[in-house]
Amino acid sequence: MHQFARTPKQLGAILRRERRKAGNTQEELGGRIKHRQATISKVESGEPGTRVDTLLDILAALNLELVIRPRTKGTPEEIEALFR
Amino acid sequence: MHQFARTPKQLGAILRRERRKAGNTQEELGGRIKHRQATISKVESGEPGTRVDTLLDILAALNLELVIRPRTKGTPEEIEALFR
DNA sequence: GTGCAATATACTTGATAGCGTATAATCTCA
DNA sequence: TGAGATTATACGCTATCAAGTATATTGCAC
Repeated sequence: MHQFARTPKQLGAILRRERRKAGNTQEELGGRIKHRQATISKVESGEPGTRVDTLLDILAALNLELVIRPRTKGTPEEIEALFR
Repeated sequence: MHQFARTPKQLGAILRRERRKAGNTQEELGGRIKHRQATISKVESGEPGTRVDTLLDILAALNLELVIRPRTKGTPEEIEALFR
Protein backbone atom coordinates (compact mmCIF):
# COMPACT_ATOMS: atom_id res chain seq x y z
CA MET A 1 0.00 0.00 0.00
CA HIS A 2 1.72 3.13 -1.22
CA GLN A 3 0.30 6.45 -0.20
CA PHE A 4 1.75 9.39 -1.98
CA ALA A 5 1.49 13.07 -1.18
CA ARG A 6 2.03 16.15 -3.26
CA THR A 7 0.63 18.69 -0.85
CA PRO A 8 0.87 19.27 2.89
CA LYS A 9 -2.82 18.43 3.20
CA GLN A 10 -2.41 15.05 1.58
CA LEU A 11 0.58 14.41 3.77
CA GLY A 12 -1.34 15.31 6.88
CA ALA A 13 -4.18 13.02 5.93
CA ILE A 14 -1.79 10.11 5.54
CA LEU A 15 -0.21 10.76 8.90
CA ARG A 16 -3.54 10.96 10.64
CA ARG A 17 -4.69 7.72 9.06
CA GLU A 18 -1.50 5.96 10.04
CA ARG A 19 -1.53 7.30 13.56
CA ARG A 20 -5.07 6.09 14.10
CA LYS A 21 -4.25 2.77 12.53
CA ALA A 22 -1.48 2.47 15.10
CA GLY A 23 -3.95 3.25 17.84
CA ASN A 24 -2.28 6.41 19.09
CA THR A 25 -3.65 9.74 20.19
CA GLN A 26 -1.84 12.93 19.19
CA GLU A 27 -0.85 13.28 22.81
CA GLU A 28 0.78 9.85 22.96
CA LEU A 29 2.53 10.26 19.65
CA GLY A 30 3.84 13.70 20.47
CA GLY A 31 5.02 12.57 23.86
CA ARG A 32 7.21 9.89 22.36
CA ILE A 33 9.03 12.34 20.14
CA LYS A 34 9.01 15.43 22.33
CA HIS A 35 6.53 17.37 20.26
CA ARG A 36 3.35 18.90 21.58
CA GLN A 37 -0.08 17.58 20.83
CA ALA A 38 -0.75 20.95 19.22
CA THR A 39 2.12 20.43 16.81
CA ILE A 40 0.86 17.03 15.72
CA SER A 41 -2.53 18.58 15.21
CA LYS A 42 -1.16 21.26 12.93
CA VAL A 43 0.85 18.85 10.86
CA GLU A 44 -2.10 16.54 10.38
CA SER A 45 -4.23 19.51 9.38
CA GLY A 46 -1.83 20.21 6.53
CA GLU A 47 -0.19 23.39 7.75
CA PRO A 48 2.24 24.07 4.94
CA GLY A 49 5.13 25.41 6.98
CA THR A 50 5.83 22.23 8.92
CA ARG A 51 9.49 21.46 9.17
CA VAL A 52 10.98 18.41 7.55
CA ASP A 53 12.66 17.28 10.73
CA THR A 54 9.35 17.40 12.56
CA LEU A 55 7.83 15.32 9.80
CA LEU A 56 10.65 12.80 10.03
CA ASP A 57 10.19 12.61 13.80
CA ILE A 58 6.56 11.74 13.33
CA LEU A 59 7.30 9.16 10.66
CA ALA A 60 9.86 7.52 12.93
CA ALA A 61 7.37 7.36 15.78
CA LEU A 62 4.93 5.60 13.48
CA ASN A 63 7.61 3.31 12.10
CA LEU A 64 7.16 4.77 8.66
CA GLU A 65 9.63 6.10 6.15
CA LEU A 66 9.62 8.50 3.30
CA VAL A 67 10.22 7.34 -0.24
CA ILE A 68 10.98 9.51 -3.24
CA ARG A 69 9.86 8.24 -6.61
CA PRO A 70 9.07 9.63 -10.05
CA ARG A 71 5.59 10.98 -10.53
CA THR A 72 4.09 8.24 -12.60
CA LYS A 73 0.36 8.42 -12.70
CA GLY A 74 -1.66 11.51 -12.31
CA THR A 75 0.20 14.43 -13.78
CA PRO A 76 -2.30 16.88 -15.26
CA GLU A 77 -1.07 16.08 -18.75
CA GLU A 78 -1.46 12.36 -18.31
CA ILE A 79 -4.86 12.66 -16.75
CA GLU A 80 -5.98 14.83 -19.58
CA ALA A 81 -4.60 12.35 -22.08
CA LEU A 82 -6.86 9.69 -20.66
CA PHE A 83 -9.85 11.59 -21.97
CA ARG A 84 -8.67 12.45 -25.44
CA MET B 1 14.57 1.77 -7.45
CA HIS B 2 12.91 3.37 -4.49
CA GLN B 3 15.03 5.81 -2.58
CA PHE B 4 14.00 6.29 0.98
CA ALA B 5 15.07 8.80 3.57
CA ARG B 6 14.96 8.86 7.33
CA THR B 7 17.11 11.90 7.90
CA PRO B 8 17.41 15.33 6.29
CA LYS B 9 20.86 14.38 5.04
CA GLN B 10 19.59 11.32 3.24
CA LEU B 11 16.80 13.36 1.79
CA GLY B 12 19.21 16.00 0.56
CA ALA B 13 21.38 13.38 -1.07
CA ILE B 14 18.44 12.00 -2.99
CA LEU B 15 17.40 15.44 -4.17
CA ARG B 16 20.88 16.28 -5.35
CA ARG B 17 21.18 13.02 -7.22
CA GLU B 18 17.82 13.53 -8.89
CA ARG B 19 18.50 17.13 -9.79
CA ARG B 20 21.76 16.20 -11.47
CA LYS B 21 20.12 13.30 -13.22
CA ALA B 22 17.63 15.80 -14.61
CA GLY B 23 20.49 17.99 -15.76
CA ASN B 24 19.59 21.04 -13.71
CA THR B 25 21.71 23.46 -11.75
CA GLN B 26 20.51 24.70 -8.37
CA GLU B 27 19.96 28.05 -10.02
CA GLU B 28 17.71 26.67 -12.74
CA LEU B 29 15.75 24.52 -10.36
CA GLY B 30 15.26 27.30 -7.86
CA GLY B 31 14.21 29.71 -10.58
CA ARG B 32 11.39 27.48 -11.69
CA ILE B 33 9.87 27.34 -8.21
CA LYS B 34 10.74 30.78 -6.89
CA HIS B 35 13.34 29.63 -4.44
CA ARG B 36 16.88 30.90 -4.30
CA GLN B 37 19.91 28.90 -5.31
CA ALA B 38 21.06 29.25 -1.72
CA THR B 39 17.90 27.58 -0.47
CA ILE B 40 18.33 24.60 -2.78
CA SER B 41 21.91 24.33 -1.58
CA LYS B 42 20.86 24.19 2.04
CA VAL B 43 18.20 21.59 1.45
CA GLU B 44 20.57 19.36 -0.49
CA SER B 45 23.13 19.72 2.26
CA GLY B 46 20.65 18.25 4.70
CA GLU B 47 19.82 21.30 6.80
CA PRO B 48 17.31 19.85 9.22
CA GLY B 49 14.97 22.80 9.44
CA THR B 50 13.83 22.79 5.85
CA ARG B 51 10.13 23.34 5.48
CA VAL B 52 7.88 20.67 4.06
CA ASP B 53 6.36 23.02 1.52
CA THR B 54 9.81 23.91 0.23
CA LEU B 55 10.56 20.22 -0.09
CA LEU B 56 7.34 19.62 -1.98
CA ASP B 57 8.15 22.51 -4.31
CA ILE B 58 11.46 20.93 -5.15
CA LEU B 59 9.93 17.52 -5.68
CA ALA B 60 7.36 19.00 -8.01
CA ALA B 61 10.06 20.75 -10.01
CA LEU B 62 11.85 17.46 -10.43
CA ASN B 63 8.64 15.62 -11.25
CA LEU B 64 8.98 13.48 -8.17
CA GLU B 65 6.57 12.62 -5.44
CA LEU B 66 6.71 11.59 -1.85
CA VAL B 67 5.51 8.20 -0.72
CA ILE B 68 4.91 7.06 2.84
CA ARG B 69 5.40 3.40 3.61
CA PRO B 70 6.26 1.14 6.54
CA ARG B 71 9.91 1.09 7.41
CA THR B 72 11.92 -1.55 5.67
CA LYS B 73 14.12 -3.84 7.67
CA GLY B 74 17.84 -3.39 7.85
CA THR B 75 20.49 -2.42 10.32
CA PRO B 76 21.46 1.22 10.63
CA GLU B 77 24.83 0.31 9.11
CA GLU B 78 23.27 -1.26 6.06
CA ILE B 79 21.03 1.71 5.64
CA GLU B 80 23.90 4.16 6.01
CA ALA B 81 25.80 2.31 3.33
CA LEU B 82 23.06 3.05 0.84
CA PHE B 83 23.90 6.71 1.05
CA ARG B 84 27.65 6.50 0.83
C1' DG C 1 47.37 26.91 -13.57
C1' DT C 2 43.54 30.04 -15.55
C1' DG C 3 38.84 31.02 -16.16
C1' DC C 4 34.19 30.22 -15.80
C1' DA C 5 30.35 27.76 -14.01
C1' DA C 6 28.39 25.83 -10.00
C1' DT C 7 27.78 25.62 -5.19
C1' DA C 8 28.43 27.24 -0.41
C1' DT C 9 28.29 30.89 2.88
C1' DA C 10 27.41 35.62 4.99
C1' DC C 11 24.38 39.54 6.72
C1' DT C 12 20.01 41.67 7.50
C1' DT C 13 15.03 41.34 7.59
C1' DG C 14 10.11 39.75 7.77
C1' DA C 15 7.48 35.71 8.59
C1' DT C 16 6.35 31.81 11.15
C1' DA C 17 7.23 27.06 13.53
C1' DG C 18 7.19 25.06 17.79
C1' DC C 19 7.41 25.79 22.78
C1' DG C 20 4.78 26.30 27.43
C1' DT C 21 0.48 26.89 29.05
C1' DA C 22 -4.21 26.97 28.67
C1' DT C 23 -8.78 26.77 26.97
C1' DA C 24 -12.32 25.88 23.42
C1' DA C 25 -14.41 22.93 20.21
C1' DT C 26 -15.53 18.34 18.72
C1' DC C 27 -15.98 13.48 18.88
C1' DT C 28 -17.50 9.12 21.04
C1' DC C 29 -20.30 6.12 23.52
C1' DA C 30 -22.80 4.65 27.58
C1' DT D 1 -28.19 13.78 26.33
C1' DG D 2 -24.12 14.16 29.01
C1' DA D 3 -19.39 13.08 30.53
C1' DG D 4 -14.91 12.06 29.31
C1' DA D 5 -11.58 11.78 25.75
C1' DT D 6 -9.59 13.76 21.86
C1' DT D 7 -8.38 17.44 18.86
C1' DA D 8 -8.21 22.47 17.60
C1' DT D 9 -6.96 27.05 18.77
C1' DA D 10 -5.04 31.16 21.52
C1' DC D 11 -1.19 34.10 23.56
C1' DG D 12 3.47 35.43 24.41
C1' DC D 13 8.07 33.87 23.45
C1' DT D 14 12.35 32.26 21.21
C1' DA D 15 14.53 30.22 17.35
C1' DT D 16 15.17 29.98 12.69
C1' DC D 17 13.70 29.60 7.73
C1' DA D 18 13.82 31.76 3.40
C1' DA D 19 14.11 36.09 1.14
C1' DG D 20 17.29 39.81 -0.99
C1' DT D 21 21.81 40.76 -2.03
C1' DA D 22 26.39 39.67 -2.19
C1' DT D 23 30.64 37.28 -1.87
C1' DA D 24 33.56 33.21 -1.15
C1' DT D 25 34.65 28.70 -2.37
C1' DT D 26 34.82 24.69 -5.10
C1' DG D 27 34.79 21.99 -9.36
C1' DC D 28 35.78 21.29 -14.06
C1' DA D 29 37.53 22.34 -18.89
C1' DC D 30 41.03 23.77 -21.43
